[in-house]
This record gives sequence, structure tokens and C-alpha cells, in this order.
Amino acid sequence: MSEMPNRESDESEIPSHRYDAALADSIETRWQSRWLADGTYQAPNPSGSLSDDPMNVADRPKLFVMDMFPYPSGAGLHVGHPLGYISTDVYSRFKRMAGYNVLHTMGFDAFGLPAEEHARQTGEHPRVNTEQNIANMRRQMSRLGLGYDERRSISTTDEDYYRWTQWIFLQIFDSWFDPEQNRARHIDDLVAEFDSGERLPTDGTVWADLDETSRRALVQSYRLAYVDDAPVNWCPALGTVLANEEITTDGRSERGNHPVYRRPLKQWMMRITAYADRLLDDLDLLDWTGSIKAMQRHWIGRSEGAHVDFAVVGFEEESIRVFTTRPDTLFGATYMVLAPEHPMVDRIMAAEWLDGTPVEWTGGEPNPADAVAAYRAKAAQKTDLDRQENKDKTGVYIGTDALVAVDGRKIPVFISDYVLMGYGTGAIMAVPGQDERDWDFAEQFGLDIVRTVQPSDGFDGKAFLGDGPAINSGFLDGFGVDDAKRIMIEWLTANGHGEGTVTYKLRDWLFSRQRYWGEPFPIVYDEDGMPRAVPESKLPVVLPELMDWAPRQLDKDSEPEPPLGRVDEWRDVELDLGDGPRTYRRELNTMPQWAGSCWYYLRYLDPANDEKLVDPDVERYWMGDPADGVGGVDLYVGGIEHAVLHLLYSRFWHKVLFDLGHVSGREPFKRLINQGYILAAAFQDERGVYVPADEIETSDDKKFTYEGRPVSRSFGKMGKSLKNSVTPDDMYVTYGADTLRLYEMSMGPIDQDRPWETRSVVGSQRLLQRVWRNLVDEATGDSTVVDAPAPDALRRLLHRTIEGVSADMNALRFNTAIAKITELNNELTKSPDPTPLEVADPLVRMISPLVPHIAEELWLSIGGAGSVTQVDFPSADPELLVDDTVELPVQVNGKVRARIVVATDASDDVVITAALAEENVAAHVAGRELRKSIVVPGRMVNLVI
RNA sequence: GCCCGGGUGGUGGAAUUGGCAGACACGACGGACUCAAAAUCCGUUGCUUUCGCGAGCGUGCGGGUUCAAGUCCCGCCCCGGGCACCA
Repeated sequence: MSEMPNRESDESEIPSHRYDAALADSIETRWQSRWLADGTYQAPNPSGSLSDDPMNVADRPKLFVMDMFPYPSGAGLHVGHPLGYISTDVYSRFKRMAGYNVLHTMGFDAFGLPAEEHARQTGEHPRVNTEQNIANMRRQMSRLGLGYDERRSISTTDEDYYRWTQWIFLQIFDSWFDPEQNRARHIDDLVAEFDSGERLPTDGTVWADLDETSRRALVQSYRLAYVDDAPVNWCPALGTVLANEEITTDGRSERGNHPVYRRPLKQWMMRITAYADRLLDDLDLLDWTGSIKAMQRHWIGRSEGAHVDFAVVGFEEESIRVFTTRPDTLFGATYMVLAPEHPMVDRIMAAEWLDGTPVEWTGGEPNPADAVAAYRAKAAQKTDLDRQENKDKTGVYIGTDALVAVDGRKIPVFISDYVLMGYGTGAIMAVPGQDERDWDFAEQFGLDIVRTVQPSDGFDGKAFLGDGPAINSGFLDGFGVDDAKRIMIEWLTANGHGEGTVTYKLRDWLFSRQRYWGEPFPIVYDEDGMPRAVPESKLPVVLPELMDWAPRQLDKDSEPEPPLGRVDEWRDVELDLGDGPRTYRRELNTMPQWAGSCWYYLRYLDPANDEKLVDPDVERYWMGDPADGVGGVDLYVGGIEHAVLHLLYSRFWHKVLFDLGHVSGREPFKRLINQGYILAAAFQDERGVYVPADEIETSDDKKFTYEGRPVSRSFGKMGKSLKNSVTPDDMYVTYGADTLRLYEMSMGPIDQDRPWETRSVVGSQRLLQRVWRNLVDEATGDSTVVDAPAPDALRRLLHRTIEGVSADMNALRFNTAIAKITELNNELTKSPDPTPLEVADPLVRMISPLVPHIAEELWLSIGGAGSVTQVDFPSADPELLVDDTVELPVQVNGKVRARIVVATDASDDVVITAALAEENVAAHVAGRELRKSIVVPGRMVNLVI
């Protein structure tokens, strides 16, 4: 205590050892230094470099608790950011005290666009700024008392880290997906199977007849990471291509809201579609919320149905393949639609309109070719937003008809933009009777509408989507939808006109970016332009220093140009890949920001290992779960915004690593919680411009003004854009970090959004002040705790509190845990007697996960040994949880009329007799006959008259 | 349109299995202490009614099941989030 600042009162009469912000500050900073020096939060590994104390592992169960790591932004934290971090910190501390070996650390997702944009503005290299920001965030987090194992912290931009990101890429590159075994295997296995003839190439080529270059090209086409010349989302303003997931629904970039154009480009892709079923099915194994599972299921978009082939009249060798979920409605198909950009359109459109072609089918053009060209031009001009807002059906006939195999009918073929090239086969059979979109189109173009399912009685809509007996459907008539589907698929298969199949909305993952600040690919190209892996021994492929790194400002029609192409001496490299030293050209794209965040949890486990990604023993210990073989991080907390991107990519990589034997379980994150956001009042002036929320004046009649002018109030996510941020530093100055932690945890359930109210923070400070005052003399700073037995009632309350707080903390219900602690402390406050050690000791242990600094100080004060972060959490004596007597509410006809106190083990008769003896009960019964009486032991009595 | 959440005092929220609705806190009001203020401590605080005891009403709305419903069932309304011409 000697180093405590002397704040003896002069005129003011504030006691010198009152728990206020200044005292909190001195306690907090002192303990933070101490924890750092002592390595208080270090978690031992079972083996390897962090296995300093193997016995600590041997006799304790493990728990791996993780937050979604942040991007090290330059703006610093506001009080909304650490909500999740405090939750995991409290939970980790509680579990550590409950006997677990807890791994909890924090890293930084530091590659990505904002660092480049900052560098573009300042001329400073991204690495300089990134490292400053990381240092600043580390400082802010440690000031909050977040207990991390700092030895395990990583940044995705560390060479020692991205070396392994590149290594994983090579594992994926050197793999293919075996559909029979439903798993990834090494690419050499594929070559061996081709060599032996055990497997035949799916493209119909004969392996033995291929030369070396063709063989290599064939193998490329099987890899899980492959180069594809595919239509991509090109964003000239950002100078890069973007993944589908990074595009908003109105066709703009999620970052910066810039226009995005579709264009074909050679890009790296990841074959995530191969894992669609496993990504879908294994969701059932996870303890995640329903909504996030629903989002992933929807994103994967599995849909069962059939492929059906339609012969094209006049083109013997062509057939149109469609995907449908309703093969049972084939008898009701009255026309077909191809996507406007479907490659078959040019081959099968007619030269001339047939006589009698309705003029509205021709788009007013003299021949099909002109109609198609005009329609395509018009469709290309529509933005995705137009298509969403205006769902009127448009299209043109291409002059050609197709044959419905099942009954030989001839039906016209249209193109229309309501059919999307990117889903199914880009072509549909249109069944207006059972599809609303087809109905609209058929009405628009005067096409036949045939119902093939009998609508239910009273149905007065258009297309009927429900179940019912098939009609107008030949051999299907009378069957329900499910049976009819099955029978039709059997017929299609038997007659060679199609087969049952499954389609997904999930697309392969576009994996390359034209950026500087990202992981370089460990790939070089030979003179044939074929990608070759850089040998493992040459990793990492280090990102070259580059001052002219900024992306060019490009226009819509320009070629994307990767910044790394400007470093000539890096671009060309001499390597020996087994056939002598040769010159190769490096891959110049970099990986997307998702790459580093796909696997960081694994590196936390064994951050210094330079032999392996992670030692298998260490991985099994922290990730393993012998019970179900699923494995994974025990608790992962982060924002809902990563519901499909990060969490789907990460699961995909983990499954590949699992298939290849590098990890022991099938899933990376066993339990996931999405924390809510902190909302705060935001104010807009009459122009709608946000004004600083901390300069608003509130008049007596609840009107808000800014600089004398009226403003309107709303609530939104705290942040810069709404000008409603509150910084943690302000809170430290006024209250201290423990108060801030306590307030954030007491606001409500962890997964719920909550409005910030600075004026309410004082309630949390008062609790800490009362706890302090119940244990410490404010004038002298000495402990007032006495070693005397607690009164029986207090002892029983203590044990009930211990029981409740343990249960709440286990279930991450920190708000109710705090309420229970408050109740116990209120009893101490009311009591004129000094606090017995019997109560003070467990009280300090109980508050320690929530408010570790003041807990350490009080622990020292009451004579506790060591750090309170490492002692046992108190446990309740079961005998003290039951009382001899219990107070029961007495209801008459369901309304409470009195309360009685009876023995806990009183018989029903005794309870009813006691209830009837109550004056107010007797008055309500009023001599009427008791028809029924219900006694719920320990809860209540209900008398029915 | 479809799929997830949610709706409880002036405010944030509590009620783990159908069993005392409103724990705990903020705010407000009253009191003690003080020359005074702050801080602290004590008390009141869902609405209506009553001097009081008490009584009536009350968990978005309308029905239902039950001795008993915030909780279960049916039908709606509103708010938030996600997806959306996905065949």
C-alpha cells in the first residue's frame, strides 16, 4: 500500500481509502504489471516449447476459449468493442478457478485493405502503421485487464505465421476430392490411380495417350485449389476482384460501396463446393445458434431434384439440360427458358421466325439473332437492383422448339433474365401451373397453362405450390407430389432422359486478389504457364518491400494489375523443382484477408513451432474431443457479421486439414456465441447530419438540442459514423476498468444488443464501493474483516449465492450472476456487524472473474495467499441450500391471498390446514366447499373452490 | 415473399422444468446525517382504487388448454436481422 498516492483530505472529507477512480487506477495498473511479470495467464501445453509445467496439464481438463480476433484499426477501441472480449475473459477466469487448464489469447487479423488505404493517404508502409495499431490495441486490452497468454499471440502478417498460411495453401493445392470416399486425398494418389487404370478421367480422355503437359493440365483440373478463367466480380475502384460474398445484394462492393462489374479473368479458386454436403450435414454436430446455422444452410442452398434432357427440334446433336425440383410436373411444362448468356443459345436459335410467331415473342425484331442480341444488350444494362425491384417478366423467343420426351409435345424455347446462368444448368422447363414466376411469364406471353397437381379445395391463387394428386399427367395421375417425383425420376433414368440430382447455391471460392498487403501465393509458373508449388523448404515466400504499392486507379474496361508485378527482381525467380534450375515467374496475386483468419486458432496452440503447423499432441490436447470426434474450440465468441464468410471458409479448411491428417477433429468451432452490439443514442440535425452525441443538451421536457437547435434522437451501433462513441479511456478516468467491465457484463444477456447509458455506469461503481467498504476501512485502508462465524441466515444466503453464481457463470449469464452477488453484498451493507472472513473470502473469489483487479487487492487485504486468479472458485455446501422452513404463497382459485411459513418437509395435509387457517384465505373460501387442492412442494399452494 | 430472433414498469433487464410477474440496477420521490452541498445510509416506487387492511387490472393483440400461462396451442399485429426471380 505504500506506493499508493497520498490523497489525504484537506478541506474535502472524502476518506483517503475510498474506492474511487483514482484508487481503481492505481490498483489496476499495479496488478496488470504484476500479472505480466508473473505470466499469470499462461497456459501450459502437454509437450513442446510451452510445456513448462506438464503436471499442470496432466491433472486438469482443458478449455480453449477464443474471440474473433480484430483487425488492428487505427481508430482505437470504443466501449462497444470489448463486450465479447470481456465475456470470454470472465468465463476463462471462472473456468480457470473451477479447475480447468484454460487457453485464452488474442491475435490480430492484420492483412487487408484498410492498411493499404491508410498507407495510400500517408505514404507510410502498411507494415509500420499495422504494427503501431497492434501495439496500441494491445495496450488498450491490457488496460482492461484482459488475461491473455501473451506468448501465444500472433498476427497474420508475421512471416512466421503466413509461412504456414502458405503451407496450408500448398496442402490444398496438392489435394483432390475423391467423391467415392467423400474426402480430400493427396494429388499423387490421383496420378497413381490414373496410371493403374483404376480411375478414368471424367472428361473422357485416355490417360495413357496424354503427353506430359496434357497430363499436368488434367491433374490441375482436379486440384482443390485451381486456376480458372471464370467470370469474376471486378471492382475497378478498389483495383481488385471480389468474392461473391463480398458483394452487396445491389451489386456493389461491401467495402466502400463501389460499382462491381462481371468479367472473365484467370483467378485462383478453392473447390469448397466439393464439401457442400459435409459443411451442411456437420452443422448438426455444432452448438451454434439456429439463426447462424440457418444462414449457412441457406448459403449452401442444397436442393434436390432432377436433371431432365430435352431434344431440340432441328438440332439432332443438341439437347437442353434443365434442373428442376419438380420432375413430377413435367407434363405441365409448356415452354422452356434459357439464361440470356447461355452458350447454347447461339447454336440453336433459328435463322428466321416461323410463320405465325406472335409478334410479342419477337421483341419486334426481324429475326431471332437480332432479337437475342437486342435482349442481351438490354439485360446487360440492368443492375442487380433493377432486377430485384422490378420483377416484370421480359424475354424473347429464339425461334426454336424442344421436345418433351415423356409425351412428345413440342414447346417453344425462350431466353429471359429471370433464369440465371449461375444456378442449376442455366436453363429451366417452365411449368406455369405450379410455379409463380412461370405463371407470370406465361400470362405475359400468352403461353399455355396446364395444372398437373389438383389444387386443394378453396384455392383461388394462380400457380399451386402445395401437395395434391397429380392430374393431366398420364401415368402419374393420382399420385401425390413425393411419389410422382420418384416415379418420374425412375422413368427419366430408365429411358435415358435424365436422372435425380442435387444442386447447390454455393459456388467455388474466389481466392486471389490484386493487392499488395496480403499473403503471396507459394506458386510459380513454368514456361507452359502451368502453376507449380514452391517447395516447402522455400517457405515463407516473403512479401517484398515495395514503396510503390498503391493500387492504380482503374476504369471499368482496364485489366486488373497486381501491384507485385511492379517488383521485377521478385517476379522472376530461379528454382530447382526436380528437373534442374530454371527461371519461373511468380504468382503476382495475393490471398484474400480470409486466408489468415481461416486457421489462426490452430497457431495459438503452438505458435513457436517451426517444424510443423501445430504439434499433433498439442493439437489433440486442445482441439480433441474423445466423446464425439467432432473436436474444436470449446467456446468461440464473435459478431454475427461473420456468419457465412469466415465461419464457412474456416470450416472448409479445417475439413481439408482433417482429411489430410493434420488435425484430429472434423470441426474448428464446437460452440459459437454471437455477442450483441452496444448501441447508443445518436442525434441528427434537421439536415439529417449526425452531430456529436456528447454535446447534446436535454431540456426539461425531454427535447434534445445541439448548439441551441433541435435534433432528433435514434439508437444505433456505437461508432464513428454515428458520432456516438464513448471511449474506454473516459470510463477509466471517471470509474476505472473494473467498473467498466462490471457494467458491460451487467447490462443484459451476452447475445443481446444493449443501449449504452453512461449515467447507469455509476451503479456498477457503487457495487464495488460497497464491497470495498464492507471489507476495508475507508479511513485507514486496513481490513475490517473479522474471523468470527457468520450468522446462520447469512451463511445460508452465502451458499445459495455461491450455487447460483456458479451456475450462472457456467452458462455465461453474467448479468444474473452479478445480481446475485449484489444481493449478498446488500446484506453485508445492511448488517451493523463487521464482515466475517467466512463470507469475505468466498465473496472475493466470486467477484474475481468479473473484476480481477479489485479482487486481487481485497484478496491481499484479507490475507489470501498468492493470486486470487489462481485459487479455487468457492463451492456451496448442499446442506446449507435447504432451509428447515419455507414460505409458501397460498392461492385461492389461482390468486394469491396469503403467505404461510411451514416446515420444508410438511405433509400436504399440514400445508392445507395451515393455509385454510389464514384469515384472508378463509374469507375468500367463505364456507364454500373445497373442490380440489394442489400443493407444489416448496413452491406454492392452490385451493380450488 | 421466405427463414431466423424479439415484444415484460419511466429505463436496462429478471423469472433455468407451466407454479408468488417485475430479482438486480438506473432514474424518480421521501427521510436520516450536514450550517449547507456532495458522498453515504434507510425507505417508497407496475397501473387504478382505498385513510388503512384490502380489492380490481396487468407480460404486443384476440382466442384456447390448465387448478395455475410471460412460459404451452391456434389466429393476428409490430420491431430487428438474414435471404430473395435459386427453377
